Amino acid sequence: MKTDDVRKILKDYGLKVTPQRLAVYEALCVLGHPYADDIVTYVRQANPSISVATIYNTLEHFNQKNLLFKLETSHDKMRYDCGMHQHYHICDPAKDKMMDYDDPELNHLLKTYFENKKLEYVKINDIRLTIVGSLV
Amino acid sequence: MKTDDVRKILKDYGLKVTPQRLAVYEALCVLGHPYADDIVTYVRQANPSISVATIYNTLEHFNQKNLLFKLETSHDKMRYDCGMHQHYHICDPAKDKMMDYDDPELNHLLKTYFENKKLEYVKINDIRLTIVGSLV
DNA sequence: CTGTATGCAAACGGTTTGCAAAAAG
DNA sequence: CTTTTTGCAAACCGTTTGCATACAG
Repeated sequence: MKTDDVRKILKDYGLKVTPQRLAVYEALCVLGHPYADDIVTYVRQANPSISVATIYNTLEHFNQKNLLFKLETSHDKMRYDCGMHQHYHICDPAKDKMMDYDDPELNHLLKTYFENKKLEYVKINDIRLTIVGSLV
Repeated sequence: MKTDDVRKILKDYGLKVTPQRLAVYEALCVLGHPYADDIVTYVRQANPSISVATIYNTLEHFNQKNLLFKLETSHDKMRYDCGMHQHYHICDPAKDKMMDYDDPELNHLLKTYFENKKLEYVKINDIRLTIVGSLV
């Protein structure tokens, strides 16, 4: 992904463009579902002076503008995910690995299932599904 | 739930019975999907001297013996859930509420869906699904 | 120019740990 | 008796905050 493309994305989401933000966004794309400190490590290869605070700050901004999701994990560190289309996750707790799981058929299945179900006490915004298991 | 029942449950799961563990277990049943500090508060009504360390300790033991789940949240506090049958969750981030969602039909649907899917790169242990939305 | 973003270091808050004393089996 | 559990306080560690400086637009 070219820098100018990222520039455009940030602008489109109403964010000022800074070298730090470009770097964080690139890190998100390259790393997949990184923890904050993975991002710190990655970003500091190119820009050693970038501060932890700025990175959290940036992630928070991205999150608020819906440029990324925060992903819960079973321990107390967040993962950050910049793939914004509807998708699911596969996670392997033993390996501490997380990957995307795209499945349009499942999207459709769940959507229609819950439409028919007509749960009256909740207005559904999102269906999150995670396959927990062991990666080969 | 009577104390003797809880006693038996703890024993069945290979845990020594202590007043603290009885109290934590009761708190889990009463409170639903509490945060650790909800449990602390609840448990200290009856036993003010119980320590935070013991509670985390106990929860960790329960978790390791599969007497409860840790539930991820979108911020950095864990919820604890002692309902061990297959079930899902509905959560309302705005209200910071979480509730169980039982749906045997969905169990079956997902089970057969993924059996037919035959994902070759992962051995599935569990399917977690959370409905995110607004409770009425 | 103006307002937002950055970097630093210190604070925060939930969770964990080390250790001596107490209790379970 | 032996081994596990408890309580305390301090440590831990990911994340947040306050503030002065730097930068984007």
